[in-house]
Amino acid sequence: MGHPKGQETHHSRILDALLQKIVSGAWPPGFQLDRETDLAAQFCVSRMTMNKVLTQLAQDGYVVRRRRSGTFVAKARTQSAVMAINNVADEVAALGRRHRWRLDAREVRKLGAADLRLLGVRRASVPEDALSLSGVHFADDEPFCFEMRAINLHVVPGAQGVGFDREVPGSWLLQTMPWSTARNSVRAVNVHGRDAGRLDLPDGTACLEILRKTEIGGDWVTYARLLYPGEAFQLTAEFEPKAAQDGAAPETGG
Amino acid sequence: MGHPKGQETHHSRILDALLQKIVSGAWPPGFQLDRETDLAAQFCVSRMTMNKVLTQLAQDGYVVRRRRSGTFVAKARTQSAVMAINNVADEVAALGRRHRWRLDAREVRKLGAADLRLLGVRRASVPEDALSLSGVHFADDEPFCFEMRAINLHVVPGAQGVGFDREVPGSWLLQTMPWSTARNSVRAVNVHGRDAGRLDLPDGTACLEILRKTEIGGDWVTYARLLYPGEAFQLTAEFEPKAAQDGAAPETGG
DNA sequence: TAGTGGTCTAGACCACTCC
DNA sequence: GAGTGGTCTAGACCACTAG
Repeated sequence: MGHPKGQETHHSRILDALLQKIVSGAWPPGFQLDRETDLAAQFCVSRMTMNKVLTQLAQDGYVVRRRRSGTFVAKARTQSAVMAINNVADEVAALGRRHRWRLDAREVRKLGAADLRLLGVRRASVPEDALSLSGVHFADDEPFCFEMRAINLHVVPGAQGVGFDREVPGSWLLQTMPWSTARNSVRAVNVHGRDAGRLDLPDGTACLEILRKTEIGGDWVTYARLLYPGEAFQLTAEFEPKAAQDGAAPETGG
Repeated sequence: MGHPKGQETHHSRILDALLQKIVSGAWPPGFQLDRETDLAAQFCVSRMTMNKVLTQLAQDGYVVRRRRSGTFVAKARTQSAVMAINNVADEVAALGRRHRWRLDAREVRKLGAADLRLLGVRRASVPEDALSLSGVHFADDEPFCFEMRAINLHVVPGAQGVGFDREVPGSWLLQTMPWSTARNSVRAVNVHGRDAGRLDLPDGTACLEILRKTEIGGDWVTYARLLYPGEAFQLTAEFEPKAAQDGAAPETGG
């Protein structure tokens, strides 16, 4: 409920007041708020200002608004986690440790079935010419993450001219392809053989495996497989209450 | 860039137009937009409408706005994942499988040091009277998740009257304590002994361990430890580009 | 100190939907 | 048909900050 900086505006004052009613339970899920014009009068502001507040509450999922019926405290809820993920270099830096990247392999080729399986690709997304990379990220000279990656050279032709022995692939791509979207999946795996050796771990150690597919404009940009020693790394996420977008029946009955 | 429903408003039309310039790279990071009044004139709308659009772009992290200097396409970026997490019962249902909950233990007691360590509690947050629960979630009669949980009876006294042999703790809490916030951390662990047995897994199997602390108004509501067989479960998250909140230096040179 | 964004207003018209 | 939210305007004053 805190507003980071800037002085009190009507907007923030009213937002806090309404939010307090909602999260405290004084206005339970399903509760009908007064109409926009009445609330505006109660708080001595114009309807535009009150509308801005209520619109924001609706966007944040705290209330549901329906023409002709009114504004209701949201009912169906879910937990929504916002997890900031930069890239491995930034993760290491954020831990206050020194990051180093060691490139182990770099070649241009078409992706084979084995590559696709490892990278978690399901449909054969037309195995284009790809730059295939693998290497290890170190934190204070300790293996922190094994990375294998394919970069679509049809989408990012510039990658062919980059050595990636100094440039970290993830950081380079983030700068080169702004506004790309990614889909990640996270699971736990027992590492064996070469994967274990790459991270200097005993056979069978639990690791977090992140499979990441990055897209832009419908084309895949890069597939990445990141392997973190389970004990040394953890994802954290802040969860905030959020109303479900659908199924939020605004019945007053509760 | 699509707007789910509702007809074209000036707002959405302009938002799409500006967003297209940004994500397409026509306006690269650091690019200075025209001033609010000029953009309003160019799009033939009032300054208020244009302000609303630019404010939203700024809130979404696509641009950075500074008084007296202007509006700039954001530079420093990070990937921000929005991960919707309900509770185990919903997760199982979402997979199209039948959920069953088996309560294994239920007792009221103060939390000991061992409990706190297991639940990932660092500071001794005043071990209040707690309802301690543990049990297993099944998906189609297959162990899906082992859960151990402590509920703060000072914050949720009503929990004492609930058996939790039929009620699933997570679902019950979500309904009972709306608008609580949670902090999750995810890591991979090798399960041994009792933990392995609870999930019917061989010793040493990699599992995802989620430690969840739920708070409301500064008090802890519940600590939970959720253990998922690594192979059978994966977290997925959609990532969208987002500008970093700080450090977004609006230099035009960049 | 001048120029930019930040906020607010009073009023208006429109779209949707429950009755 | 009537009442609710959705959107938009023209104008105004204020706050911040780069120059």
